[in-house]
Amino acid sequence: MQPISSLSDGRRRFRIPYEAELNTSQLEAVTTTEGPLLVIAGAGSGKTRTLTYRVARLVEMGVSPAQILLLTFTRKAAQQMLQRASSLLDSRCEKVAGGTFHSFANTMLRRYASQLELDPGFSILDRVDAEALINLLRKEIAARVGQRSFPRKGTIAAIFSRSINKIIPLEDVVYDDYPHLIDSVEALNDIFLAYRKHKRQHNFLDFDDLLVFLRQLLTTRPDVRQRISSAYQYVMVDEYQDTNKIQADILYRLVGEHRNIMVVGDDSQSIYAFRGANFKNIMQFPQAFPGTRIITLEENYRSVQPILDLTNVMIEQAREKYSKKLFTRRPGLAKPVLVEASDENSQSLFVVDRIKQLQRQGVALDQIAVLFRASFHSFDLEIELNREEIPFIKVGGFKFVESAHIKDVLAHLRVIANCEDRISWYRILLLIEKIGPSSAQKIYEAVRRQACGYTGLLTVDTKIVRAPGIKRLQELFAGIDAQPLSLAATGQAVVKYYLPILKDTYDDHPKRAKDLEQLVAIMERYRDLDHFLTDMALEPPNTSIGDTLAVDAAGQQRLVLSTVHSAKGLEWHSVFIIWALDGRFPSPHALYKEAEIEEELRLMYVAATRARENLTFIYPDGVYDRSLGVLLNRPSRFIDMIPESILQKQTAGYWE
DNA sequence: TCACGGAATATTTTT
DNA sequence: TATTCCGTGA
Repeated sequence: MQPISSLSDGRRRFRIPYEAELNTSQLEAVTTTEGPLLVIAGAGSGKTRTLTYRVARLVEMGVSPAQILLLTFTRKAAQQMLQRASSLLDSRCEKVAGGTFHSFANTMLRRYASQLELDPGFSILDRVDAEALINLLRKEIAARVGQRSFPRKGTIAAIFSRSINKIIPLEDVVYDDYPHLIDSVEALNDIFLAYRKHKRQHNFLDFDDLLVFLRQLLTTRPDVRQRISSAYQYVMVDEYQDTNKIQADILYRLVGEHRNIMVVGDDSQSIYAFRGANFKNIMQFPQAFPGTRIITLEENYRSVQPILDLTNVMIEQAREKYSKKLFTRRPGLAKPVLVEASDENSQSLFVVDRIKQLQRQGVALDQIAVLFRASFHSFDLEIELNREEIPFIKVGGFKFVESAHIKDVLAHLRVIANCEDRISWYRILLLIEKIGPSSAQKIYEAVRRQACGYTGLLTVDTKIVRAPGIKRLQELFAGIDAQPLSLAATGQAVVKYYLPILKDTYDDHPKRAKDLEQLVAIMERYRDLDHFLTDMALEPPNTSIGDTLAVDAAGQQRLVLSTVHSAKGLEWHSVFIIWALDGRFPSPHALYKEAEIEEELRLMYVAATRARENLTFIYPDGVYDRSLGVLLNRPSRFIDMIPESILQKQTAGYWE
């Protein structure tokens, strides 16, 4: 490559003063641009900074931005890094290819679809869609096999996904993780085959397929692989500890031509094993790429010493990890605190009270976060925050695009985009009175026979079923077909059609109607339908304000409530970790499996390392867990035995 | 064939 | 505590 010669010229001048703005290790990572590079980056050690500067450095060296690929965990993370790189250097950095593995796969597959005999107009199935399809096939096959009881659709989908992502046979997944379903292995295999076939026939790809097909493309088509590989001369991967085996495979093939690959991660922060991620990827990287240079970032710039003292002790409990010891030069006064509350509500009141106190001390509301293991853990707190009129935004957990009313509207748009989308046809037809599964099937088949896209519905003889309601749907489609509408106008038309159904179906329809307005607002930003639908599947909005979809978090300063998973990579001045109760965090599901307990520990570690100045754990004492049949009354085992010299204990009371 | 109501059941985290 | 499943009656 041409840049190499200019790089070896030590006198080359750069606009950005890298030496002054980065520490030794960071600088080494930024300036090592050729060959395989593994960066083990402890929490708060400037991982994002390093990646950002490295992008700028490559661009400054004269590498074309389009030849740089930055794979991150969310698209937002990629965008932010590229924006920062742009403000360091110039707008060229915005042209760097960035996104998630899934979005990258989506782009490549649409471009090279023909090589895999795939229709480039494929629809992406999200989890709900995939489960709906599995349910359809489940019923057919369960009837044939004649089994009485059968796992639920969600369980089946989870088994399939696990088998794919970990690249292990389906029966092994059942033996290891679902031993009570051993009798159903054969039927599950049948459903799996039927599922795969159906996806093929109807132009569906689920999340896992995106990765699987991309790997297949790179494996079976050496010419394509070479083209893609040479198109992206420099590849960087963030959060490498949370990639799975397929992703590692993809990467291996992707950079085969030049081996200019940098991965960044922290094995101690691997928290996506449930999704097939394997933190061993990061351990095995040097074997996959002989000659790998390894750089460790150990200086923490985020947290004050007392917080680091705690998190270092905490992660000591992990059995398997790269050894590293984080240090900081930021002294601090306040020790992290563990608070015992008498019950859930007193936990909420304590947190609210403390937040008001912090505000009085001048801490901005958006510099405070409340973190929790599971989304529902914050319900009671949300009520109290509303009562006190403290504005907050909630991140993670409940997903709007998976809620029924949003799904309903999207389904109408999806049949317009891909008329083979049987799942969406069924969904919209079943909304109409007097139409059940069998009528839906008849209509769907009739539409398909017309072979003219969604407008096939207009010419179908709807007398095949007795359902007058179908006429309204025909009118809707006729109207959309008649004139070229903007995407948002199309969405508006669908919403107008759907509102009466919404009112009949849900008591809380006003709130849901607001969500639909927000959905239309999102559509305004898009020009084409396919692009919009793809984004809704791959990067659905996951923030909410007061139970409704929040499009722009801009404006008012807000407290952040977040699941720990969604807090990855972020930081705040003050952090509260609620429900730090043994049996809630770690989650009750993880209690009997050592590997899962380890993951819960890492999750707690991720949560605690988000804090810059203040860290507070709080738990309600004496909560009865029905499924376990025990009274939960100990703090999380991950912090229970930490001495008072590191973690200060106190009890919550109104007088606080 | 559809709609509805009572019973069973699994229950987190997300691309 | 929802959600999903399944049987019954129209």
